[in-house]
Amino acid sequence: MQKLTIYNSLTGNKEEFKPIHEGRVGMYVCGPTLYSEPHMGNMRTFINFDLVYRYLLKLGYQVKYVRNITDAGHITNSAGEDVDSIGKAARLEQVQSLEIVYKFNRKFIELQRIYNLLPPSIEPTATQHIQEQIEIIEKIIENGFAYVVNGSVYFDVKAYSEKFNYGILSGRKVDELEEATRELNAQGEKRFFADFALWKKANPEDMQIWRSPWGNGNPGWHIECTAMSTKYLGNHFDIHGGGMDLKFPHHEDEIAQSCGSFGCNPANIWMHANMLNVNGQKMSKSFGNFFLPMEIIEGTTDIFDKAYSANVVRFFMMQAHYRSTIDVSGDALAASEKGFQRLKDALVLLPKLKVTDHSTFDAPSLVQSLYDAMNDDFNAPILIARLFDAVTHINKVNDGADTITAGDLKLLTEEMESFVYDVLGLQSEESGSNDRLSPVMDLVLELRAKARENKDWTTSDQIRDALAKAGIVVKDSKEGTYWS
RNA sequence: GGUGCUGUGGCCGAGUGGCUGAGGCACAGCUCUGCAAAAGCUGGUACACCGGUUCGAUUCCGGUCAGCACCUCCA
Repeated sequence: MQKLTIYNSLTGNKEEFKPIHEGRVGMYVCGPTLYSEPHMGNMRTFINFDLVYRYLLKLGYQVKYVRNITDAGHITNSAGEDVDSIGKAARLEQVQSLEIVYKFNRKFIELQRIYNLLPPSIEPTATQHIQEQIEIIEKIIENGFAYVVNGSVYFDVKAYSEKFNYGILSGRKVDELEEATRELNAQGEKRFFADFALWKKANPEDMQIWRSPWGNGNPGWHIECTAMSTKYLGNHFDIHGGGMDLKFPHHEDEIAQSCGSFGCNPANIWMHANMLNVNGQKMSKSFGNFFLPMEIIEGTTDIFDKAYSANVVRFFMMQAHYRSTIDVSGDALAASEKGFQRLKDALVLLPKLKVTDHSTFDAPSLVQSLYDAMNDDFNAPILIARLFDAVTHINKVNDGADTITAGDLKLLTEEMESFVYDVLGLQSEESGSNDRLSPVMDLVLELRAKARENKDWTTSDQIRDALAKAGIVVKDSKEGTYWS
């Protein structure tokens, strides 16, 4: 059994992973708010947790992976302004909130397919769990950690911090919270400025409204995750993940709500994926430095001079650790594209290698090094580095500079393919048109081979150049000519 | 202002108290090849700066500078 360690944001340490129930893992990841199309930065987080999910599956765990969909706009911020993002988008387009949600949900599903994300076990939505949210709010009130004001309910941070540690995740101290803030916050109805809304009384212009014991209104932002994680994973589960920017206040408040309602931190391990940067700055909607996942594939963003496939983008992201920020640039993507091609070429070569009765390199320990990389807090960059070590051996065997036994070849083939396709979630990108193109290419290359036999280099180069213009690269080797 | 993170060779990006200074891309030379591509081999002595601890620090500690993130919606 492989020994997996995971960095826990809660403790700041890498810890050996021990699931609560042997062989099974409960994981909750904060999903998107569907008020716009997710941009590439959003996708990075989902791709990273897809990697986590995939590796847990690879290790044989039965994983219940819950990722929510926020389809209710968050109604307030601490400045007391109304910022129902979904409602705002709906008003702009003069449609109903649900239309916005459906539109971007379809988009999100499409993006997951294109970027090869495995579907979670359950994708619950906020609006289908209003009742559960209300019940948890009632429990928090019962326990004395929330109060009702004029149809709204607020979490009482000061009362809570008498019994629990508010700030346990983010390292913030309640006493210092107020002065620590950048700007003056309107306290409004709240007793203490750090209190946050669990339920917010409806405004006349709200497009979505629900009934509650406190009157018509909307749930607060943080409560949906508490309600849905509890419902599907229980009070106490293994892993809770999300983007780094959710650490405070969202995850801190989730912990407070869980402790405030049923008395314990919901998750053993809190994982935070770091941000995607553009020129050293976080990609975000408000900065305007974002591009959409489809734009990069279609080559329609002016940040880069050409298009890159979803696989290349994914490979690029896998070359950085999930806890590090990563900077996108055309140069970096171009480098990844080439490197990924080399990896793919080697994988094509791998099953065709000739075997002998002796291996000149240690394939089993090479394979173990793949596991070692991932066991160390999902270190995909190291995994890829070790895969490239294998690539060199594969090419050497192909050139006759290394040899490999049948047993080693079988092991290496199975594990490399598993790590590249199943764990990293990369695809070989065989284009569907090959069915029709293949016979044509066979013919063309046969004609070129004849020309080469006759040392008719003019014809042979003419064919190669023409194909190159069509985007088809021809490579001659001792074994024959192949194309891609 | 508070809290935290980062600063690695031309670019991207791991990692470590000393051992052959990950890996990818780029570049140069060589081998192979009709040429090219691919592949293999070889090469460039990096770790922001200043102190300290140490036999020895890029890695630990302190400070400086720079950048970033969170403290407001945020993946």
